[in-house]
Order: sequence, then C-alpha cells, then structure tokens
Amino acid sequence: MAEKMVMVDGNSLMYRAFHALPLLDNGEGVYTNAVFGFLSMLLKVISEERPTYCAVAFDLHGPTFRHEQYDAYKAGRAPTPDELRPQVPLLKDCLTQMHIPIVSLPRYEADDMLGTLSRLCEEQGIDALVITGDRDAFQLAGERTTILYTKRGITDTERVTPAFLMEKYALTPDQMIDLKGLMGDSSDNIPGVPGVGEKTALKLLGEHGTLERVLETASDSQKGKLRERLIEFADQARFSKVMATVERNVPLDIDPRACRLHDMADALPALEALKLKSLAARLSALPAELRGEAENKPESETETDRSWRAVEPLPDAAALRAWAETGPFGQPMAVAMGNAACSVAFEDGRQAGVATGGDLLTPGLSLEDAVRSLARPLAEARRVLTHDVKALLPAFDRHGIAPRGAVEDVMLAAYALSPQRPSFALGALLEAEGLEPGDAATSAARLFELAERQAEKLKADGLMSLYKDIELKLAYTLYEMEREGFLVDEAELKRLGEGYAARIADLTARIQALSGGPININSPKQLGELLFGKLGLPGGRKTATGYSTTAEVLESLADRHEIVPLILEYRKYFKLNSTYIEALLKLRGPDGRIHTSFDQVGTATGRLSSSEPNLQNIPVRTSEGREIRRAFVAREGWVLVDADYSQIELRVLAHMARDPVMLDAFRTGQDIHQRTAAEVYGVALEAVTPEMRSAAKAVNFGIVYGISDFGLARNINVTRGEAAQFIERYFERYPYVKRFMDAQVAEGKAQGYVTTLFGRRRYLPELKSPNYNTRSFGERAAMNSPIQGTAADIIKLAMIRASAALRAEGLEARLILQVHDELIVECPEAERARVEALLKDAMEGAAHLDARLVADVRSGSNWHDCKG
DNA sequence: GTTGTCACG
DNA sequence: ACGTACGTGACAACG
Repeated sequence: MAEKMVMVDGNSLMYRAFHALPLLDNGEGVYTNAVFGFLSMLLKVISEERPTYCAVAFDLHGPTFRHEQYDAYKAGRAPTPDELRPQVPLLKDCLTQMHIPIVSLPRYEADDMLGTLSRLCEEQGIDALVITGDRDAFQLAGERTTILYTKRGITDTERVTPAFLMEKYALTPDQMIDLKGLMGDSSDNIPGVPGVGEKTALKLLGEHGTLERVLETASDSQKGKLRERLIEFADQARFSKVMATVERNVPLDIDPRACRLHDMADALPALEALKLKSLAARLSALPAELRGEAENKPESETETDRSWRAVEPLPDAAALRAWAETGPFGQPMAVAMGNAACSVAFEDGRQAGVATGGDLLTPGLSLEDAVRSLARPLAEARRVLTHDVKALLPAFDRHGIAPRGAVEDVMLAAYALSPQRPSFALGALLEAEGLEPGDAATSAARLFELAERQAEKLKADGLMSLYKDIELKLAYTLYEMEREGFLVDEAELKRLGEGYAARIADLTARIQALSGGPININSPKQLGELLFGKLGLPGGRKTATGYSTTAEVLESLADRHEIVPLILEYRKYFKLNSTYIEALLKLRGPDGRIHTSFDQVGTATGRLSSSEPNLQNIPVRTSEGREIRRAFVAREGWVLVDADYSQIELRVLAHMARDPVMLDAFRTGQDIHQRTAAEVYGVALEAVTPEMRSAAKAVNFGIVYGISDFGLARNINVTRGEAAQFIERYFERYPYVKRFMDAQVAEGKAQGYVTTLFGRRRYLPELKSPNYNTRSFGERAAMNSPIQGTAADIIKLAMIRASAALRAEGLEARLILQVHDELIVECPEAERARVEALLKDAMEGAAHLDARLVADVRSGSNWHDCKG
C-alpha cells in the first residue's frame, strides 16, 4: 500500500473550528476553542487514516500572487476575529511541539502550497489527503490526491475525489477551475461572468468542455442575453479563471518525505499548559507507531553524524600506502580525493591527508601514484568523497578502481546549492561553508566535514535529489562521452578548409582594391576608420572604443557601398576557417577523434558548456557553415543517431505556466508559432501568413528570454511601440504566461532566487539593485532561468536514462555529444533502429509535462546528414 | 587581460 | 531618463 500524507489548510481549518465551537478558555482568559477544534480534527484524521507524513500550511498576511492584481480582494476578506487571532501562534506552537512542519511562504496562499505538496506527493507515489474547507482545492483531486472537505463545522466532512466530482457536477477536477471562472466566487471576489451561476456554468461546460471553448463559441452557439454577456465579459472570465487556478509549482523548501510523523508526544506539556487535557489523553492513546516513536524519524535525524577528528599529514607516498593498506587504526572507512590531494579516514575517526600533483607538498607523489596507492581503500571504503569526480575517473579507470561505496562530489554539491560562485576550487568551497582551508592535504581531509555541511544545506533546500539523482549520476555519463569523443574526417575538413581559404584570398584582394590601401579586415578599428571615415558611410557610434561594425550594422549598409557585402562574406569565411577548421584539426587526438570537455559547473542556469573545442556551437544556420558538419562522422560500419527535442523551452513554459492555450496547441500537435500568430493577430490558423508566423516566432523567443519591447523591436525590425503592442496582445491571449512571468520576478525578489521544476536555484541579487539596468537584467533572468534551467534538467535526466538503457540493452552504442536540446549517439549500423527508438523513448520519458515532450530522431553517416 | 565579433541552443 | 533580449566559448586585435 502506498504511503500517505495528510496536509492541512491551516487557516481554513482553524476558521472552521473557531466558528464550530463555543469560546472555550483555559481558565485564564486565553481562548483555545480553535486550537482544540483543529487538533481534535487532526488527531481524528491521523488515527483513522494512519498517514506516514503530515504538514500544515498557513497563509501569511499580505497580498498574494494570485490576487494581487485585484484590488477588491483585500476589501472582500473579513478581518480575523479578535478572539481567534491570538490562537494562531498557540496552534503553531503546538504543531511545532508535535514535530509537524508548518509550511508558509510569503505571497502564496495555503491552497498553492497544498497544491504543490500534493503534486510532490503524486510524483513520489505518496497518497495525499488535503484537509480544507475551501472548495478551491477541489481542482487538486486526482488519482492520488483526495480532498477531505469540511462542509460545516469540523465533523461534517466529504471525501472529494475525481469520481465524486464527476458524479456531483459531471466535471473533471480541471473543469472545476473553468466552473469558477464562469460563475465567479463572491467569497474570493472572483467576478466570473455576471448572470452566469452554477446552473448555467455547468450547462455551458457540459456542452463545450472548457471556459476558453465556451467563450470562443459563444457568438455562434449562444443567443440573447447570455451570448452578449459571454462576449462582453470574456476577458473578465479568463481573468477569473487565472485567479481561480491553484498554483502547483510553488518553490517550497520542503519535501513530503521530510514531514514524517515522529515524537508527537513531545507536545504533551504544551497541551497540558493550555488545559487541553482531553487532547493530551487522546494523543497519548494513539498507537506508538502513529505517534512516530522509536524508529520513525525523518531521514535527516536518523543519519548518524560522524565527526572527523584530527588531520595528520603524511610524509610521502610510501607512508600513505602503508596507512591505506595496513590501516594502523583499522580498516579505512572513507577516502577523500581531489585533484591535488587525498586523505583517508578510519573507523576510529582518525584521518590522514596527503597532497599530490601540482601543489606538491610531497615531492614525487602524483595523482596517479596516489590513486594507485589508494586502490584498495578506494575500492572498498564505505564512502569516497571527491572534488570533481569526473576528473578523477580516468585515473580510476587506469587502475581498475570501481568503488563499492557511495561516491560523492563536493564540487557538484556546491553547484547544486548555488551555481554562480566566484570559484569552485576546494579551498573556496571550504571557505563558503565556514571551514578553514589549509594546505592541499588538510583541505582534502576537510572534505569530510565539508560534505556534512553541504548535506545539511542540500536537505534543507530540497536539493538532495538534484545533486544525487541528476548531477552526480550525470558526471559518469559525461566522463564516458568525453572519453568516447567524436570522429572527425581529416580529409574532409582539409578539403573544406581549402575552399574557405580560396574564398578568403579572393575576398581579401577585392577588398584591398576597393579600399585603396592595405587594411587588416579583422581589425574592427581599421575597418571602422575605412567605412565611416575614408568612405564616409553613415555610422552610428556604438561601442566604447569606436564605430560598431557588427554584421547587423553592415547589413544595413550593404546597399550603400559594394565593399560592404564583401566584408560580410570575408568575415563569415574567416570565422569558419579559424574557429572551426583550424581549431578542429589542432584538437584531433591520436585516435582521430575530438574529445571535448564538458563543464558541469560553469553556467548559471544548469546547462552544460563545452570547450576545447566547443562542440556546442558548430555551425548549422547557414549552408556554407553547415558543411562543416560533414566532417563529423561515424566510424566505418557505424552510424550517428541524432535526436533533438521539439520546442522544449516552450513546452516547459506551457507546463510551468499551465497556460491552457499553449497547452492546447501542443496537445493537438499544432505548429506553436502558427498558433501564436493566430492568437495574436486574431485570425484563423489557416489565415496565418509566413510573415505573421515569423513575427510570432520572434515573440515566442522573446518571451522565453524575458521580453522587452526594445529587444523585440530590434529583432523583428519594427518600432518599439509596435513591439510593445505585440507583447500586450500576446499577454492578453496568454494570461497564464503573463502571470507566470510576474510570479517569477516577484518570487525572485521575495526569496532571492528562482527555481526550476526540479528545484535547481539561481540566485538573483540583481533584482534588488538600485540600478535600473542591473535590475531589469535580473528580471529577465528571473523569467528565463526557470525555463532554460528546467529544459537543462530534463535533458540531463534523458542523458542518464539513455546511457543506462544502452548499457542495459547490451548495445555497443555510445552517447557522444549533447547540444542543449540534442543528443548524438554513435552505434553500429545493425543497432540503428533499436537505438533510434531507445533514444527517443529516453528523451520523451525523461519528464512528464502537461505538454508532452517530443523528440525527433534522425540518423546518418555524418552529422550534416542527420538534419532534415 | 579586455574588447569586439560571431558561432550555437 | 534610462538602454536591454536568455545562456554559452573562441578567435583576432590591441593595450
């Protein structure tokens, strides 16, 4: 049977309890009726439902994301009665004593927190029971989520499930939102459509399914007063639906599994102090396992805290080996290893460290020596702590070391905790956790302490899974990809290079002739002087040092002088030759393959980067550049299988914003840019012209980047005013997207960071900057990072899945490259069909979004031919 | 080492 | 009144 979690809307249940019971007091004028009613109900549910986990969510006062746009909201809310208000802290104190987590987040309602917690439960296979007197929560009902709705008082309850809703209203949980959007809700000050009540709304939804469809079809399928109202109040209805939608992606720092019931009896003194004796008795009467006594503690409290004692630097390799292999204090228990140092810890808590490699404290001991010396403890230790495990794996491989114990990586942990650090060097990470970095050996020994401190933070911030299930696992896959490399056809590369060189020589001669003197075309300074000085072309001063000569500027001047197109062409070929042909030839290894390095801790958003060479920016956009991909080949008898996600960022956006229009476009397999054009221009899909689609596509990109009218205007060559109108129209058609973007910025400001679907954080101090530009940048990053970062999380999961699946199937196929939304596998011709299917499945199944993931797969003998 | 430019998603 | 699309890495030029 699945585990169960009980989660309570604290404000709602307290309010119900307060009104259901007479004003009890403890004999000293302290009212306790709401506390009593609340806890009474909670104990009853716990004893009947026998949950493993429990949490209570409270609203904080002040405006919330969902209602802040609507001034009337605050006015409509009845003030908390004077007799109730002081009971809130009393109750919270009791809950704290019972070790039941209290969940609160500024600017979010309890509903949103419960929506998020129940979603987390669903994802982790936990049944959720939501206790609330708020019908808004009905939309949360699902396969694993049941609402225990307190109808009147606190004893009269209803179990609300999807089946219940279907029977009672003939609606799905999602349609409950549409219902409220149409009929409104006076208690929440949601306007809905005037004149449309429950009856009419149910009838309309029965006919058309969604609020959007009801409104779209109103002019055709309705008549009279209703038709007019639906048309007149369409926007109000859409807005009402937005307000009625419970947010299920609130950035909670708490995980269901951290809410395990334990030691509830600790609250007995607090209950007795409030003279709530009968509650105390009922609590004591609960079966011990429900009170969570003994072994039932949450993970964080069951793990034994090890304290690592004195560091004893070792003199040399021989001594290290002696320590490691004979173990003067017993068997090694853990080994800590970085690029410049390693240390060994023993059962009795003693440990020793030694430096290796570059900053030699121990002359003559290389990383290689250290790994060899430590082969046995590395293989057998219960725990191997590393700094940058990917960099250590080659040495592990060379010495046949496959650790039996858990391998950890403090660098990856640090990245999960906070991706933008000045340095990921071990010393810097120690300092970041308040530890003194010493010499290399001392630092290595302190890896133990560092890892403990990081683990606490990872748990507290809900980042443990991101670190262990994504980053740590991915490091191995990346190592294999780097080792595998990408075969490059040298002859093809040289052939292409000769062609480019000829074009460059020809263009250089013609440009020199036209310029009337020698000029280094690669010098922006000389080029600016020629174009805007000698030739007198109109140049807008753009850079700090002189005229701008970017392709954008030159293109606008292309018709003014015949030299300009030649310069553009020269630039293109020069770039291709120097950055790609020449660099790739230099970096080809003895095996004829290019082994890029993936940086796993280099970006602010969670993406990877690639360097020496960067294989993530091999040309593709122009046909001349794309030719370079012909040189990236599969070995004889093998093929490349290349799969890329279709519109992953917009799908992520549709999912995170839960935008019904965008989700509909993806669910029905529409061309998303075409659909956007139809929405924004207000025309039928078939009436969208290529120009309209192209503009809409630019807006979609802009949205993902954190749009500004200026940026959009520059990109699609319209005035700023026109761009602003475009954006306004867009947000009218996609109000959920608007709400999502506003929420990201607000959340970033309130918390200091924004998060991806998998909890990855990006801290954005820029949001608090007094400087407009800095702050604006922060706002755009707040909108973009959750999207770009979630897409990055997803493809990382896909890589782990694909790599594991290839191995499990016993295939020779190997993943060799990732380009943000694209994965490339090299495999024997005979495996092609299986690999194509496997790769597609691994990518599409990496996450379950409301807009499902789609990956397009192609194969060929070279990278160029893998494109349609 | 910084700047300008341009390749990619 | 301000001045920007998000995220990267590599090259040549120039101080």
